[in-house]
Parts: sequence; structure tokens; C-alpha cells
Amino acid sequence: MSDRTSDPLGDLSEEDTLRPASDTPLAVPPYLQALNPAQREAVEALEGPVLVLAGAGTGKTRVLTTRLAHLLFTRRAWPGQILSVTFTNKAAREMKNRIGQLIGGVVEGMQWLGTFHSIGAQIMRRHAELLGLKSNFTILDTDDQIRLLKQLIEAEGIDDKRWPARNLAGLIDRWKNKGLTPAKVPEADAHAYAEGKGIKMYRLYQERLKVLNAADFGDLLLENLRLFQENPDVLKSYQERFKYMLVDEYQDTNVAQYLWLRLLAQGSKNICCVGDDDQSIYGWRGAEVDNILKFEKDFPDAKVIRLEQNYRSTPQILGAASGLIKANEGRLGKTLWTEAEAGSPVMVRGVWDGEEEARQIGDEIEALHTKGRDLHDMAILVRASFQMREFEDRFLTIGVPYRVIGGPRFYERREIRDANAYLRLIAQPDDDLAFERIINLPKRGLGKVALQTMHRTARGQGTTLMRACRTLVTTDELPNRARTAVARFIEAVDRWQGLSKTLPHTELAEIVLDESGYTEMWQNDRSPEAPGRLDNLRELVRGMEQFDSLAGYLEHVSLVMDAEQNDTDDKVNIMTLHSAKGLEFPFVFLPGWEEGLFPHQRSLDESGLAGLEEERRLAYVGITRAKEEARISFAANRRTHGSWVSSLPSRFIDELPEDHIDLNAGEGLYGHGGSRFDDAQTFESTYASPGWQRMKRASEEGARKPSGFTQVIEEVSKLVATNDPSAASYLVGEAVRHPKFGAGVVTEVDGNKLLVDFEGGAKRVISSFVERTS
DNA sequence: TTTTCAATACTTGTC
DNA sequence: GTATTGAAAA
Repeated sequence: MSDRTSDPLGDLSEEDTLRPASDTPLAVPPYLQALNPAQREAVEALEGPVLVLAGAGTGKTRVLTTRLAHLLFTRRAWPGQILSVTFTNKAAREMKNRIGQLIGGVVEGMQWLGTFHSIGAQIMRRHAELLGLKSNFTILDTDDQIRLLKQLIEAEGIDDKRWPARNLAGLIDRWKNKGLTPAKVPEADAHAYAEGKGIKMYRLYQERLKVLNAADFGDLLLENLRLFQENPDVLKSYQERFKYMLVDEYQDTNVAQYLWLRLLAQGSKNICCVGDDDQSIYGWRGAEVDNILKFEKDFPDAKVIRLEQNYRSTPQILGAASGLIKANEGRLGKTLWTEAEAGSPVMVRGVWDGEEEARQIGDEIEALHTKGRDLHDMAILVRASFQMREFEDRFLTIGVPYRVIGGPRFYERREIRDANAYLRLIAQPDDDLAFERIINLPKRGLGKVALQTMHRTARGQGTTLMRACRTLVTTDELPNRARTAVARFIEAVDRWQGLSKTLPHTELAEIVLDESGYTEMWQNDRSPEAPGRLDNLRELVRGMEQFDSLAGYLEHVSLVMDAEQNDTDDKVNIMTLHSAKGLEFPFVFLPGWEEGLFPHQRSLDESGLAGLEEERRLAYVGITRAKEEARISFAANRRTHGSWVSSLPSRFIDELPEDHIDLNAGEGLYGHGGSRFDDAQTFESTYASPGWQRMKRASEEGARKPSGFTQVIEEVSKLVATNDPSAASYLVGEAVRHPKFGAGVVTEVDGNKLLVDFEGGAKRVISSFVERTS
């Protein structure tokens, strides 16, 4: 497969010579032999529409990549004729790597393998003039988008207190996700924002984007759609180009993506969508499970293939997960099975509060580690990120290394965004958002007043800030001091722009960061994070090396750049359930299965039954991440935004099939098959149960000394709330005992954190983990 | 213009 | 409880 430069037509004969050979088993390519029958069918059904329903852990990625390799190997298409779309860069990257492994070496010319957005951007740049943009348009991120909207809201005289820009951004996003241009927004939606101004604001926003030569993420799809709809010849050229189409995570597509795919697929009709309706967890950002449910309607002759053999989990885990997901209606339905050994049932356990939950999971992780299991084989999957803190605290205390996956991204950091704003302004001077970000950074004495003048002038001239400033320096509208600052700034940008034509972009970046005084600003900063920021800036310049131009870099910053973590270190993984999708771990801990948190109250309030079902799918995703063991836990009390709240076990725990779980929560706590926990009676019996008594005693060790738990929910929360650990604080010199470190003497008190001199040395511990011995 | 203090939100989060 | 954000005071 090394020769890929000759004319495709010239190879048709070669394809013919390959065909008869495939009838004899010997000639079956090894990559096909490695597949099970369903997988192989999915790979070999190359012509016509195909829907592959790939259950969790059934080898979805393998099918996708093998199919792609098969297309190339049988010479049905050249890399440039295959459109393969994924949702994340990570998925795209992985596909590229795995195809490389199959084919042997890197495949050249796979320019149409990428995320919806990066492919959309690529097509838009080619035809920018048809959309009222220049091909070097800027891609705005969410932050830029909101700042721009804020300005428009202000200009319209709308009170952004009552109608925050964030809401409008959300509304516009939703419209864009649905494939609605301002003209197409239905009247019914007209009152959605500021008494019917929503559509007007949307239109103004789109107009402003064109002036700024910019597009937001939604536009990368919506404007693409508009391009195809308004220019049939352009559409036709792409329909002809893409002989084969592959779509990953089809259950996550939104309406705009669906329409886009459908338009393109009208050409060859060779579209293969892979997805799992049971793993659709992104409804809140516009994904339509319906897209997968109605695939057969759109393509009547579609072949539907189910991948049901699971290669990941034990039957016990699969049994628990399948039992849970059965409660959902409107599924396409799959029955996962596996050849693996039974394994242990899913452990379900109740604890007193979040702290105890973290302590127990910490202990279990240490126990597994002692038994020789690697820490990176274990993952804690939480519903909401605030839950992570408790585990981080605990792991710091007991000294277990951990890694948080899905934190703030590299390019979202302030210093990176600032640096990028400089580069953006050089590449595209009409980028007002970039201009505004850095005009007074470092401080140039250009504050609110000066900026207002600039805005006024720009609006008056119907142009952008940079251009307005060029005229402003020739008038006396700005005070002397400000005027010279602006003149200096313009001069600098012009100079950098000149340099950008000759200098390599990395050198340019260094010069810009230095001459602008931006680096100096952080060097003079005394705050503890300043050195880290300087490191990041150096990292940025280093990272730019892999791109061949400034424009190429900027495109990647907005679309592709995500910090790759080295997951080779042996650390426990902590992440949200959402970011766990697609991953797998031998041991999975699922804390916080409580009503209100999981399923999340807001999900139920905002989306009702659909919300509940999505939460249930999220639970399903969580359980199916486990290869060997899954352990679920729920706490009776949890601190949520400031105050203590009593909580009930999640209804999902009820829904788990009994014969696949090992419930360990004390009787009375968990109402087997009976009524839901919706009255005070249940609370009383819950707290009187032996299980709770035990848990209560356990948590009373040390600081806690509550005096009674027989009251109804409010009483309980109040009691726990007043039982703040700091209220029972220790004094320096007191003798204490820690379950792990043994006896010691308090040498320092900082709230509920103590520095204790143990026999084995000084340790920082949380006060509730020790008890007085004197 | 800059600093400080109060108000606010607070599920998930790719591109 | 806390982090971020915006408006009044220095």
C-alpha cells in the first residue's frame, strides 16, 4: 500500500485481481480474520447505508478503523475520497493511529478524517467568499462569543442583568444546533429572550460576526449547511468527492450535523454510522437520539448491524448494567453477552457522608494496590465535578497519587488566551475580541473610557476597533496620554505583522510576547501562579513548532489543541461520568448515587422523563466502564453549595437487578421492592436501622458528637450542619489517635486540618479522622 | 484607573 | 462553601 500517488482509475484492474483471491481463506486479509462475524459484516458491508449499533465494549473503534482500512486496501477509494467524522479530536487521533497500524505506516492524504467542526472549518475556508467571510476568518470560542453578545446587548439598551448574555448565547447555540438561521427561527421561539428580541439579537450577532470576519463553533456547521443549501454546485462537488462516509458516535449528532450528513450522503449513499443509543448522554448540548432511531426511515434500504459481543466486562457487570438500562423506553434494544468468567457482583454500599465515602474508597484503593493492582487500573467516576474535591483531599491525606481528567484545558488558560489574542490580531486585525482582550494588557493606561471612545468611533464608521483606532490617533478625541498609547500599540501590531511575513511563527511569538511587555508583566507579578503561567507561555511557543504557519497554529488552537496527558504514571483516575465515555478500567468506583445528585435534580426539572432517561444512560455508561469490578456507593448526607443536605439512595440502585449486586447498606435503609422514600416515616425507620446506627457510630469517632438522629429531614440537616468539624476543633498539645497512623500529638491547627506528630513522623490530617486519647 | 468588596451561581462540557 | 464576576470606592 505504499504507492498511493497514481490515478485512481488506473487501479480498477488491480481491485479486480484482489477480488477472486478473497474467496479463498488464505487470502482473507489478517485484519478481517481477527473479527467476529458481526464485526466482519459491519466491515464488509461497504456499499449503501449501514447503521452499526455497537454496544459498550463491543469493538466499535475496531470496526470503524478496520472498515476504513478495508476501503483503502481493496482500493475502492482513495484516502481523499473518504469522509470520516468524529466528535472529539482524541477519537480522530486514535482512528488515524489505528489505521496506520493496520495499513502499516502513516496514511497520507486523510484530510477528511476529523471532527465535524474541523472538517466544517476546512470546507468553509475554501468557500469563505460565498458566506461573506474571508478565508482567514477567526474561530471564536465560547468566551469570545459571550463578550461579543454582551456588547450587542448593551448597544441595544437591554438590561443584561435581567437577560444575561450567557442565556442569549445558549439560545443562539440551541438554534444553531437545530440548523436554524435567523430567518428560520420559528415564531414560537420569538419570546425566548428579552421580550421577543431574541431573533433580532441573533441576526445582529450574525451580522457582527461577518464584520469581524469571524465564526463561532455553531457556525462551522450551520454556515456549512447554508453553503450547501445556497450553492447546489458546491454541494454537488462534495457529494461526488465523498464516495464513502463514516460517522462515529452517531447517537451524539445534533440536527445541524444530521442535516449536513444527509445532504452529503445523497451522493454516494455509502454512509456508515456507528453508535449506541444507550450511550447517548449529550442531549443537553443538542444531541438528538432520534437521529439514530430514525436512520432506517431516512435510508429505507439501510442495513442494520448489531454488535453485541462484549469484550470488556464480566457477566455480572453486564447483567447489572443491562438490567438498569432496561428501565428506559424507546430503545433500539441490544443484548450484550460475553464469554468472560462470571466475576464478582456489583458492590452497592451506603455510607454516612461524602467524607466517609472518600475514606472507604481510598482504603479500598490502597488495599487493591497492596494486592498488586496498579493505581491507573482504577477510576472514580463522579456525576458532578464538585464531588472530586473530597477524593482529592482524601488522597492527599493518605498519599495516594491521583490524576484528574478533564480539568481546564491548556488553551483555556488565561495566559494562553492572552498570548493567542496577540497572535490573532496579527493574523486578522479585524478581530475585535482579540483587540479588546489585549489593548490594555499589560496596562497601557487605556481603560474603560478610552475603550468606550473606540467603540463609539467603530460603530460610527461601521468598522472594527483596529481601523477605528487608526483614525482616532489623528484626532483629539482621546486624551494625549491615551492617544500616544494607542499609536504605539498600532505601530507595534503593524511591525509584528510585517515580521510575520518573513519570520518563522515561533520566533514571531517570542518577539511579540517580549516586545508587548506581556512576559514582563508576569515576571513582575508576585502571585504564586505567575511562574506557572510563564512556564505555560514557554510551553506554548514550544507547542507552536509542530505547526507550519501562524494560520495553521491558530486553527488548531481553536479546534484541535488539547493538552495530552501522560497517562503512563501510576495514578488513580478521577473524572466525571461524561468524560469517562469511551474509556475502560478494571476497577470502577461510582460514588454519589443519590437522588438529586444522580439522577441530577436539574436534569429532572428541565427535561423531565427524557432527562431521567439520559441520566440512566449515564449510569449505564458508568457501570459498563468496568472490566472486573464496579463499586457503587451513596451517602446519607452531603454538603451541597454550603449546607448539609440529607439524601436518599438513587432510584437507579433500586433498578439494578438483585442477582447481580451485592448490597451492603444495612436494612431499612434500602426499601426493597417497596415504596419509594417519600415520607417522614421512611426517614425515621431509615435512621433507626442497624445500618445507620453503625454508620453513625463510625462517623462519630473523633470530632463528631451529634446528639440524635430521630427527627425528620430538616432536623437532621440542621444537626449535621451545626456539627461543623471546626466547632470541635483540637488544641495544640492534645493527644490523638489516628486509625492509620496511630497515636500522636497535635502540633498545629488550621480549621479542621491538623498537623500531628505521630510516631512515624508528622502528618497533615483532617480532624474528623482522629480521636482524642487524653 | 485600580482595588476592593459584594453579589451570584453552582451538572454534565466537544468544538 | 467558594470561585468568579461586576460595580462602587479609593
